[in-house]
Amino acid sequence: MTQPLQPVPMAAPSFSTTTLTPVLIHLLRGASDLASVAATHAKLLKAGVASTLASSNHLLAAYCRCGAMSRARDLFYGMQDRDVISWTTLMSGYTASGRPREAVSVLRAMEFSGVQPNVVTLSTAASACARLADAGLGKQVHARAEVAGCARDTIVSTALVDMYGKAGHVDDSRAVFDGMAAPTRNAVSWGAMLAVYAQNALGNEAIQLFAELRTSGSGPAPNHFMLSSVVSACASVVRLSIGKCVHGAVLRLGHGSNDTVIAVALVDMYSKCGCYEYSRKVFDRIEQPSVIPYTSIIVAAAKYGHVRCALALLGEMVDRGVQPNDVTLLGVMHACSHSGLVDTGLQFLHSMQSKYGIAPCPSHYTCAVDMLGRAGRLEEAFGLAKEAQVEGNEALLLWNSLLSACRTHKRLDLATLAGQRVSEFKQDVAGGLVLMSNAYASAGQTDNAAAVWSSMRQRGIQKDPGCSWIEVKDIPYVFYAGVVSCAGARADEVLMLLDELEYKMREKGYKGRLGSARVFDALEDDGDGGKGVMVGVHSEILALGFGLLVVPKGMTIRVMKNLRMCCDCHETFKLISGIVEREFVVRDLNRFHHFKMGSCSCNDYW
DNA sequence: CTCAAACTCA
Repeated sequence: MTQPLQPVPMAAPSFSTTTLTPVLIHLLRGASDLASVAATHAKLLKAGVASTLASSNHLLAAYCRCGAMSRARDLFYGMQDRDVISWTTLMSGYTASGRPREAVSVLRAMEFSGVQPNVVTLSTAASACARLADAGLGKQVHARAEVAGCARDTIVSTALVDMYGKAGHVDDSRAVFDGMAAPTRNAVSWGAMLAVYAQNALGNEAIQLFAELRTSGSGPAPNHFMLSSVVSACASVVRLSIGKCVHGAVLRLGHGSNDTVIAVALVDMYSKCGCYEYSRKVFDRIEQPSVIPYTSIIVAAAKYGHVRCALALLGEMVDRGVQPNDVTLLGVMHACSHSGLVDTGLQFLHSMQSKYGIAPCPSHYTCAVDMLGRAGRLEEAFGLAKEAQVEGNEALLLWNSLLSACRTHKRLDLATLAGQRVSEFKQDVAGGLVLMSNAYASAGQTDNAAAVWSSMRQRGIQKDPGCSWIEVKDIPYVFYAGVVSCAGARADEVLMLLDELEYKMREKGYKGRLGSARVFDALEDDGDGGKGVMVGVHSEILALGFGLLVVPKGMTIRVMKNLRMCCDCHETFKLISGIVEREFVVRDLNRFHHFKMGSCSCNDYW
């Protein structure tokens, strides 16, 4: 056996007190690995030179850069003097290695030792609180910044904006942002504020703020951070027309190619807005897609029921040497689930560990249980649900989907069991109870169904009202079940059109009613409707009627809904698409339906 | 030539 070639050892630098710092910096500069930092450290000790505060700080920073926090800590506590840079370096090291709790302790110890924080200390501290999502601690840092007179500093303010946002205190973020003088706000500050809105599901506020920046004339040019936040804001509030405008801005500003982050945001935006084709076009322009672009397009394909496509994309990425992660596989499983490929989906669950080295998470089990449940394989679903170690919010989701499956497949025996598990959760009682009463109603036990319903009313439990919306020329119109007034002056026309359509549908054998109130229908739908006893026309039908009036012929009508579509409405949309010869896309709670010539892309499985 | 802020996938 031959020894591998050893690099020629470099001559050990000779240390002297006068040249110490330049030599040290030279050695530490490129050193991001612990071994070389430790070697330099050892040489220093061996040379026996007296370390200065600055040299120790350099060494400390080097240990922090390679994440060797215990070494950094030992060095720090062995130092004779510590200045604000020493303290801040240690804090920043802890924050960067994902230990914000320790960073905050360092801040406390620093205060105790009487060293005054500077702007760098305070921005680091704010960022530690951001990671902790702790607005209480963050507010203390904010107060210290005020006392130190640096709360208006650009970087400190920006870190505070981010911190409040991560803790969910959006108004405080905005207050800090507004407190900054206009010239102090740079591109990062704007980006941080936009991201706060985008991350807190306040897409419209993000869009509004971006518009303010664009119309103000002053202020920084939009960069890729701002643009990706605004695109994802458009996605979260499903504003296709504005999303397209921002896409235009992205292209004009030269971020169209070679910016994968924006491209991924666009893929996601188009898929959430009902335009899978556009998602695909944006994806196809990404060179050498990594796991994240692949995941986003697989998730998009899954939402539209394009299971073959999702599987092909998975194969393609593996062939190209791109490793799928847990989210990718969840996306693939969702695709199987939405198309009823239950056994393929289960294979992924059982082989992901051995084939891809990824351990199944609660979300994978939840998806599999949901998949089995909707296919009517309820015993298997229950078995898997009990076997999976799922807790908290995921467990609620899991048992809720089982409950819903029991109702669909009229398995009252199991429904009671699942209903019990759901009721163990304090939150979202309403959803579970609605499902429970629906299960009774499906099994023909209207008395029990009504009992659950009336107990809900007595206890004052309200559920989310079902609503649907449609965007026309930039403006979203929101419809609630039985309430046509959103159509404004055209409300009567909508009702007339629906009557006419109902007549034509009857000629094709439709037996139901579109418009008039139906008693106890609320027990059979997915929770649409207000009072529980009198339910009028469902919200998506109203949105469709309005869309047929105002969206130019030839254009796809896109309706968004906050709950799952019911079977009745699904049939209705299919029939109407054939009658009026137009295409509709409906975004459900968890997927898209593309109606065309009397049928739906989901093949009636969802 | 040591310490600081913003982004994408279910």
